[in-house]
Amino acid sequence: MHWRNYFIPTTKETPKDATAASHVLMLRAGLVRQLAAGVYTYLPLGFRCLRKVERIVREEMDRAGAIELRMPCLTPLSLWDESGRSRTMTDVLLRLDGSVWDWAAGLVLGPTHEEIITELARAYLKSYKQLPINLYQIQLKFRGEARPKSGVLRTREFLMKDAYSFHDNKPSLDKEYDNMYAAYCRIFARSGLPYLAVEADTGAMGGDASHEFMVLTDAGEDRVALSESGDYAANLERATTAPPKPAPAGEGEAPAEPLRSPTEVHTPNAGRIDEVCPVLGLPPRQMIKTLIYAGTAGQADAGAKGPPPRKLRVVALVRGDHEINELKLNRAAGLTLELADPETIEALTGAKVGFAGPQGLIDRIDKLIIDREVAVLRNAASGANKTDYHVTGVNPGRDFPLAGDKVVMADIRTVAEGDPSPTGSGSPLHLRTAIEIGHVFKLGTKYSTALGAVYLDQNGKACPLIMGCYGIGLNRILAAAIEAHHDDAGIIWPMSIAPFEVLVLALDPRDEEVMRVATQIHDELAAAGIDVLFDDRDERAGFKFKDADLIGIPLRIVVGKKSLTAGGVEVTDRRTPADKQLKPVAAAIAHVTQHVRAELAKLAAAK
RNA sequence: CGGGGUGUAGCUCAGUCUGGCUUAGAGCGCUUGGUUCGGGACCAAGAGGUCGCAGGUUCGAAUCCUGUCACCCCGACCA
Repeated sequence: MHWRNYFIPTTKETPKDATAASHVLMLRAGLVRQLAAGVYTYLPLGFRCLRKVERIVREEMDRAGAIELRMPCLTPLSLWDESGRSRTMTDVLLRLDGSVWDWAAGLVLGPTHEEIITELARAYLKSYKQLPINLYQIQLKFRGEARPKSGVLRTREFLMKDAYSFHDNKPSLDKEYDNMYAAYCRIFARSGLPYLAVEADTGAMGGDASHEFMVLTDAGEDRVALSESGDYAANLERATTAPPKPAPAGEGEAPAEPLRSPTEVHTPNAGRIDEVCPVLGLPPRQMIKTLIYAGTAGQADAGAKGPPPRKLRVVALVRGDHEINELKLNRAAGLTLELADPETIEALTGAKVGFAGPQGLIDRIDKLIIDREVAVLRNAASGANKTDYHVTGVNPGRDFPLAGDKVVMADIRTVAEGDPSPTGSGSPLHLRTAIEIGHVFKLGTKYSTALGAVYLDQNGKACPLIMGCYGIGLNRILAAAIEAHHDDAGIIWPMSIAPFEVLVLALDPRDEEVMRVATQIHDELAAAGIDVLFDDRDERAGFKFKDADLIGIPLRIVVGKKSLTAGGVEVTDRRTPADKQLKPVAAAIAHVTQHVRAELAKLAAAK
């Protein structure tokens, strides 16, 4: 490809709207152009990268035995009604409003395709003999993102590979899950990403295992907890820590502090932990944070028609130095909870917000959910259920129940930096920011049940299909690769997803000999199947070098009068710009050809 | 959806507070000619803007007022 005839609109200036490194570089290198919030054109260079990623994904999915198909972007709203997600995903579903054509009101742009594939399965997958099967597509998705950000990392329109597997038994799903997990490792390794698989939350759909594939970068929007020894990695939404040691009961090494009696302390206007601790002279870890939640009974997704909803009051307890994790709380409660409003709290506790405590509440609430680290506290402090008063000498089990119908003991807090790994190693956890690039998920029968997708087993019995789903964000692979591989001058592409593998740079394009040699190198490399870009523009050297660094093509061959006089051409690796190797033309061609193939093979062999 | 911010040339921005010295500017980029030519050159001459949009105030509005739209950042949200 001759640059002169190509289209690479690079810029020297940094666009003001871009903050993430990948965003800045994608704009500057002429990979993408923003058309609207969260909507991007992929310019030729960016499109080439995207196609390379797409090819890797397709090859590895095919190799893993998945079968490609293509579902529509326009999907009937009725299917989302069937699954119940037209109600639960209202913010995400882009609905056509039907103001021009009434039929359009019945359509939504697909944000994901569980419903669509399940409809397909319902129609065709009738027998256990057809199972298992894994169907996938690479297709545009549309989501009503409230706030697109960080360039291509979070958009309203994006390219996704989504695969769905169908099974007639759990072990079969487990096997395919592992198969997909391995395929994802190959895909990300081949793409040159420093990825990480972490345990993920299974969300509102419950279900079994789920892993997310992450790339660590401050531009990401997920938090992950990683143990120092590497034996544990989980999304912060789900991460847990080693359980607390049981309360010292007087035996053992340190004699237990004697249990004190509850004592009210006047703590005017000190409703927050950081306000009340100095007054009580206690550290936050001796405090019990009492949070009042409201939930609705009988609610369920998937359009279940349960008994009429009833408001439930749920009290959650965590230690004063801990943050509650509402996902964990919801799971422990078996409900979707929301923090109660001040009126509800005051009515329940008889005190203003900030002075709630667990004592004496059990008969007036529907559920008490106690973090396991609260249960082992001794002589703790909490609100007194009396405005401007706290209580010290609060003891779990004595002053509020640790067991009973309404009591749930669970891990409901967010892990913190330095907490011990739950694996037993005790290795400290570190919290990091990351971007999610892939997700594998055991769905179970949620959608097959909701949509009535059943097969007949060997006994002729109708059973819901057991499903798994597996997604990869292709645009995010590009952005994550740039986040992981760049320097001050520009992008440093991994060979496998670089728009071109080799850049031939003719420094004196008006010199016949330079052009003859450079053209020859370009042509021979192209003939050898190398993706080669030839910078034949009549520009000054510095200008072209800056562009070359910016667009980040891994290998560069510089042809100039100077190099020819010195006996050849210069070969450099984008990663090590200082290391220039002067080689005769034929040797340079052989060298980069071999280097490209070796690099691709290395990436393909990585895990 | 809450809070904050920004809309002036393809890009980065000045001018807005204090309305009139601007016939709307600068740098980058673009066009033409010339000089340069191994790390984003220089000289000269050009092209390019209904100052986001709609009302209003005023003799006069990029500038003041009202409304509206778009975009960005923080938060909420994100199976």
